[in-house]
Amino acid sequence: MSYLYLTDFLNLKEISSDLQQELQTCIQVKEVKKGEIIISKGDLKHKKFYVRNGLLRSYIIDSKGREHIYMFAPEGWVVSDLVSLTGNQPAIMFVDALEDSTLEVIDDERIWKLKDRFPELMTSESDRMLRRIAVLQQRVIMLLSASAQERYEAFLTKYPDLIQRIPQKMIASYLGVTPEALSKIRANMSKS
Amino acid sequence: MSYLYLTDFLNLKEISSDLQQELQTCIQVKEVKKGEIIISKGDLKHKKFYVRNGLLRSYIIDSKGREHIYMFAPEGWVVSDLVSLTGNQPAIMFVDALEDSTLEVIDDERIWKLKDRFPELMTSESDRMLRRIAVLQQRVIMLLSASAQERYEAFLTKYPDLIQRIPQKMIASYLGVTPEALSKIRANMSKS
DNA sequence: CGAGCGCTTGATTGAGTTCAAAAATCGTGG
DNA sequence: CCACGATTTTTGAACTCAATCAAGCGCTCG
Repeated sequence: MSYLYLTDFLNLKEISSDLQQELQTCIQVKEVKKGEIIISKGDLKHKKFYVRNGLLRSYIIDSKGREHIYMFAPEGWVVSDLVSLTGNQPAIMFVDALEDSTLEVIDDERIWKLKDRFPELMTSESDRMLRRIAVLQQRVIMLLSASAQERYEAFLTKYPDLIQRIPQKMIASYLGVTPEALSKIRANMSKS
Repeated sequence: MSYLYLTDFLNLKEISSDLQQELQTCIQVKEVKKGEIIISKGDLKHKKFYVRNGLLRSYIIDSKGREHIYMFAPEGWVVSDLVSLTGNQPAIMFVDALEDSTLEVIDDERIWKLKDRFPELMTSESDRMLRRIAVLQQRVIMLLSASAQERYEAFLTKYPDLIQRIPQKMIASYLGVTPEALSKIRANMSKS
């Protein structure tokens, strides 16, 4: 089958058949059911996942036992506990499926070894990191400067396609407010 | 003079004299006074700065005219409006000096051209991006899950050397609270 | 069909903001 | 080196946004 997925993941226009061959040995397709946990806090040799289709989320559980969603990952996105992973640390986050999903499990160590022969892999990695930084930067700025309603409006604008797929209480969690607060904000918004 | 600074910036153990020669053409030393603005919102061809010594900060001004500090950059750190810069967009942030500082202005385009000949530059870039992601991730988690006091305590632990160098109102701004709130938190903490 | 989950609505509480003013600290010029 | 003005920090009172607590409604999926 075609590895259009992978090419997309790597953000490469062209992909040599040589590289493609190699990459296939680094990828393993995995089907997960809604609700399935893919990475748990404390996991040691956790992986990166490319979402071929479906929807994942990563979240932390704080000291008071409350859940906070760090990011959503719909098709085309990559999820992992990147920081823990590259630091060879146990995961601090959970990742689970909000929908039945098809994933590509990425063997990062193996890809790492290909980087000498295929320098374009480095560029692709840098691109993805930069996009992550852009998202996180925007998130920090929002959390610092915007009210709950403004954050919700920004979310609607940025991810209009996700709102129907994600339960409201999870959007609330992503925005850093309680489900009740978000419900009231919505009620208030539809009035005017 | 020695370019130990640069080596540090690039996070490279060894640096070939060949590479060092090339890099010197990408670097320009700049002295700035406390209070001096180095990047303004809207700037088009803004730069990256390595802080040789001193202290910088980057911040945004929101729609209500309020200042929010995005990061501090003491010696050894690199500051820029990375996202705008790599996207060839006008800066959305300001950067200014909290102390008289010595900077190395980095000509990123020129360094970019060296990447083919010196692949270690890519690795170094990736490392720095990953560290930035780690900081931002921690920041998002803190803003989502921790009270003002908890955020302040975490700041004290993480940057104990910075607290004497940064006015409290700016620490407050970084933490996402008002100066008054931080002052009360401190008063409260010293009681117990 | 019913039990549980998600969303809503309302009442109460509380963390942090806003406004104001006094106290402490800093920087600068004489 | 001191003195004065400006900025920063503190303190207090009133207020506000969002959290918490609680109860009721509507689905869905088992």
